[in-house]
Amino acid sequence: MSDITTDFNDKTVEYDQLLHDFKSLLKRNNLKFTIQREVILETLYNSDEHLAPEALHHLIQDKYPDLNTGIATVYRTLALLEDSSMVTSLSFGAQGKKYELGAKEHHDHLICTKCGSIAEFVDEKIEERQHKIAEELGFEMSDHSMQIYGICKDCQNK
Amino acid sequence: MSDITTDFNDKTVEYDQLLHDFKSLLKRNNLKFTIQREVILETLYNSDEHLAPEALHHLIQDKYPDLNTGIATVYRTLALLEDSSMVTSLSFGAQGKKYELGAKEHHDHLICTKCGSIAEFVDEKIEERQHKIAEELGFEMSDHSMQIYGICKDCQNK
DNA sequence: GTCGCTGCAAAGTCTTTGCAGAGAG
DNA sequence: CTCTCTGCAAAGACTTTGCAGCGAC
Repeated sequence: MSDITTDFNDKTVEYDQLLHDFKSLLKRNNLKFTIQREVILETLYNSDEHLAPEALHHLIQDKYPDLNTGIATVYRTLALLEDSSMVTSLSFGAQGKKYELGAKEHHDHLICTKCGSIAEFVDEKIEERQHKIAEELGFEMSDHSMQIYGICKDCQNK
Repeated sequence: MSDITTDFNDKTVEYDQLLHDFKSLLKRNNLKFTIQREVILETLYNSDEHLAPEALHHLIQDKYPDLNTGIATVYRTLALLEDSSMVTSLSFGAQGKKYELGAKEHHDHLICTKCGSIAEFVDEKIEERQHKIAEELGFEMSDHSMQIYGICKDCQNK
């Protein structure tokens, strides 16, 4: 058996907890809790994909057409969430970034260069090693990310 | 002593070799060898930095003002070089990508979130592990990249 | 009520593309 | 000579910003 653990779509934090954290964050910074902000958080939570701002906006428009949420608000909220480390962004190949909730367990990425899909994995040995490297080089590490590029199983079979 | 090897500014390929490879590449694809393309390759080779297209363009304008190289040509040549895997690009945080010659020895990156500087390192254990992970998950790996984000030594001392 | 938030549209970045003349092979 | 390249400027893609009215607290 492999010691590589995969955590596809693992939800390690309950939504209520997440929402509570978000509200605290807002309160601490004298910001207001709005329905748009909640919907953005919820949509990120319910998505198992890494979302581009535009894709996130579309999901929200589809589900809550009456809110008529503007793309600018999506960008503004993502920036807010990223600044507060509640979401992390991934940018590669194409233009733009994709976002995911940081509350899910940390993981690295396998990116298919053919279909653009992103799978996730965790490897403890690599995690340990990264910390050791930063330490030895006198670098104060705050975060890290790793991507493996290639062709995913599905695309290999096509 | 640490087994982590750093390879700052290591040039593992001579320029003549690189130029030769570039010419072959062009010939194979019925493309033409132009002074602009040479200057772009040379400037990338002589730079120890990861260059954004605009920065590369400025370097070229400064060194060869008479060529009046257009930014569009820089973008076109970088795309060509990246497609042929002669350069790799790195995109993170801010907008845009930074490029470096792929001919240098493979390495991963330590990115300072304060000053934007990029340092490099190689760790064999991580390299091995990456191959193993891709293999076990049925992923046909073509490339990978790893970034550690944090505050570099210089910025810590400020 | 106050002050931050929102949608809209306009403005900014960064990158790509169309075109006519220049230049490599 | 032919066919690709190039610089320019215009167009595109993505993101940010200014503003006037709206809404959370």
